[in-house]
Amino acid sequence: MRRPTLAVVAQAAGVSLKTASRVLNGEPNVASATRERVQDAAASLGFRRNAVAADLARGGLSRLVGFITGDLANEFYSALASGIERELREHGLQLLTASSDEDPDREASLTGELIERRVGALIVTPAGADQSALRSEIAAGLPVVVVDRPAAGMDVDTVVIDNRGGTRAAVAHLLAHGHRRIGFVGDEPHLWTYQERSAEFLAAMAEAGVPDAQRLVRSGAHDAAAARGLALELLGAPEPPTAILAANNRATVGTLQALRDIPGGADVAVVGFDDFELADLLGITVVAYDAVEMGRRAAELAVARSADPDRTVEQVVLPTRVVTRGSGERPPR
Amino acid sequence: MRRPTLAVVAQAAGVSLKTASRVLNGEPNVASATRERVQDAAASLGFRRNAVAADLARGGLSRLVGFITGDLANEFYSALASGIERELREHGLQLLTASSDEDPDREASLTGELIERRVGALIVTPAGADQSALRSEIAAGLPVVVVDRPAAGMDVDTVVIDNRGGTRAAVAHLLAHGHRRIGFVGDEPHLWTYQERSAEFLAAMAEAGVPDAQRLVRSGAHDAAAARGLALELLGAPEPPTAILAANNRATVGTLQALRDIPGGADVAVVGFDDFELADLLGITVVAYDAVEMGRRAAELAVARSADPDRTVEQVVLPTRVVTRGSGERPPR
DNA sequence: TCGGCACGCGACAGCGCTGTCAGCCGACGA
DNA sequence: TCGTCGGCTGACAGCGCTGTCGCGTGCCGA
Repeated sequence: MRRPTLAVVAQAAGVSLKTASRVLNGEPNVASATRERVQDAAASLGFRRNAVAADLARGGLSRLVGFITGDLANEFYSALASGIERELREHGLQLLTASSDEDPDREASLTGELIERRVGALIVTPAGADQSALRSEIAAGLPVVVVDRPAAGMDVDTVVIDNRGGTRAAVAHLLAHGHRRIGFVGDEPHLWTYQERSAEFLAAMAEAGVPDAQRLVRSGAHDAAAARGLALELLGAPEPPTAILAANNRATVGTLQALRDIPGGADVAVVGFDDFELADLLGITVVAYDAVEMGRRAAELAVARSADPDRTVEQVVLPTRVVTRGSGERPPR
Repeated sequence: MRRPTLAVVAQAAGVSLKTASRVLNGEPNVASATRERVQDAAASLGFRRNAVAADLARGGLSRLVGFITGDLANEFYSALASGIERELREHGLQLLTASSDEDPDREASLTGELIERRVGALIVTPAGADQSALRSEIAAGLPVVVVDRPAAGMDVDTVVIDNRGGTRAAVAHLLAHGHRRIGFVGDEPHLWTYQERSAEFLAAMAEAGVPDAQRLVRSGAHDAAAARGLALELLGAPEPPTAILAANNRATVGTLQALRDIPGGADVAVVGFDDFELADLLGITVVAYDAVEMGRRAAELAVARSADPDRTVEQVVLPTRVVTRGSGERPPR
């Protein structure tokens, strides 16, 4: 069945197309009798306005905001998405999501597709180092916000967390509990968050006078299984770490699996970066922050820039905090 | 900056608008020299086709598929979403998500918005009992698929899991390990999944000859905190259960929190409905199924129905299986 | 009484694209 | 030589809606 168009509604109500349009858009200067006739006609015909055509006629941009995420199934990204969606809803906007699987090529092609769909703004967690595709879109006037990681060498609205501060706090926490040999299980080296966290880890260790902390750093923990392997590697070495800083939620899970599987694993202290739902139940001390809020802020920036393309670029840094739950307070042995 | 239109590209390439359109759509019957000129012009102007206008010109539906979910931040829904997205991508379609927060009113208004956006199909996890809004859309020819719960009294493509079979298996598992007093911590009573699972729980208990199992059933565990309260209630009663069947992932978490907090809690057997990432680490026996696959199948059905509106309605039931990890094998004491 | 003004309404021209149809040209078989 | 056919191209109408502009009516104050 074909959907009735505005023209049909107008005819049924005996008014011009334009008047019907006015009524359906709640514009003023329509007699209330007319208004009612049109509304009745629309209701009885089951009319639905065509937002696509309306956006086109209004001259371009849709009321859609695109969000390109690394992996929707990851707790962190879905928290982001829900924060974004909630904020957009306040402004009558809708979320169009797409997963890049952390693949820069896919990210670029998705960017293209969303732009062709004429999204009003774009929120991205940049996977690749090269954001040149984005750059030209920004130049073309598209409001873009990057979340979780900055876009290399680009002057763009950004929302990140205080990775260095969080890392430093985590290391300080473990040092305060007497640890010196602290292992670091990190994500893919090309990710900015990994770089920040590992660099600060090394800096903090150096300041604490721990020699050769580099040998305690492992990278590549993109999923729990990989993280488990890395943790096992660290723990199997001579002079194994007495504590581990797991640099993201996947790494934490993998590290815990490794500790479960080796003798004495329960004695190793653990601090995880990223809070997760069951950390409480598992008694895991973590560096926490508010991912939903992060999404909300990003959406807020996107909306603000749409409204005023010339506003100054904002760089939001969200705080982190150490949440102690037991695993990070175990003494070295 | 304004984006160049096809007309501008055509002019720059010295061809008609239509020829430029042909080139950009990869249609045949264009001389390769012409094709090249157009492509060069498009590239140098930074042209992006306007998918909105294209969809409109083609007569209506967009290449967007809407997904109305209960709560994006819930692991289960994001698994669904990622399955849907993956499948849609294969068909060159995009996902438009929206959260209803399990609120029937919001669900209805979101449905409306997505339809106005002229989505090509709609995938819904119905929150309310009343799906009449959907009904009229289906009548209007919109392909609709419901996931996780059937739409009451509607003949529509559906993907659900074998709730009854899973529940029965869980109960059988606990009975086999010697339990008789098995508690049931369930979701909101108005949810279909709750009704299925609790009904089958009672049936299985009755068949096993357990008297008055109704007293062991609690509902309202929409989040972990509520679930915790319900579990505490069950465990505080005279003749408390020696095992608990937690009817969804939130309920499982809450139950585990409750067990952690009471003396002897570690002796109570637990089986959870819904697998979750850390169930392995926590050693929780669960009734598992493939949520990503569920999403994939739903998307598949949506695509199939778009292609052929007259195909017979399909009701997919996905299997569940009990994954034993320790918590469900503890004997009663 | 009359100018002015606010209100209610409709005609019309697009928004950026695609489908249809018709025209032109060179090539090829008869 | 002519008819025909296939490859290539463009003119034009229209998808469903909104912005602009202009017209007629009734009411106000002067």
